[in-house]
Amino acid sequence: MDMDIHEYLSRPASVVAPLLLGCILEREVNGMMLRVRIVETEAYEETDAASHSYKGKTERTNVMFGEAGHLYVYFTYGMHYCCNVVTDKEGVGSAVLIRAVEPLTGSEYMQELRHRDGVELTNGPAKLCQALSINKSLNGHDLAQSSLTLIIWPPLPDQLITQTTRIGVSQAKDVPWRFYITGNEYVSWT
DNA sequence: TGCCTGATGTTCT
DNA sequence: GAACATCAGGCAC
Repeated sequence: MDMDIHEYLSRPASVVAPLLLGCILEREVNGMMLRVRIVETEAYEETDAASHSYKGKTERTNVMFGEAGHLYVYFTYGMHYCCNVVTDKEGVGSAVLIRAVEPLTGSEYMQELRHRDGVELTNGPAKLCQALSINKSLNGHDLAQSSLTLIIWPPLPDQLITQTTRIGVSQAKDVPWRFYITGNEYVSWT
């Protein structure tokens, strides 16, 4: 679709998170084109105790407070990267974690990057970063630009979306800001 | 199938 | 010095 993703995504993360389900990510790496479909997301907002932005802007979370439509990549547990789509207006620390995607094209190359097969390719936030070769060098990347591009797709009907509490958080455990495509085999856990 | 745990380093208190 | 938006392998059942 031809639209300005920055404006489209300039809304609270909890609004954008379900809208990103079904959208496409195109990643170009080493001359290979990889395409995936987003099937699971989580929203993190500034007023949310589970969010990295909750305690204000720091060197790490700077990107979360920037323009919507850029990528926020963080390193965690000593060995994993996770990636988020920055949302909301500039100055507001808000982002949507991409928790799982479904491979569309280039899955052979993802297998090489992951040393895994099938749903294990991309059914988790750190797994999909490995499968798409996403690391800290892409922190702050504009998702309207090449090498990693977000293509907006029309919103899915509510019937196809399941909403639950988030995975792996110790704060704000009761906040229901995890969204996934019901029944999709690449969703990380149910 | 499901629980438990080690790996490993950055960020923040 | 502790916590951490995780993953994979091992072992019990």
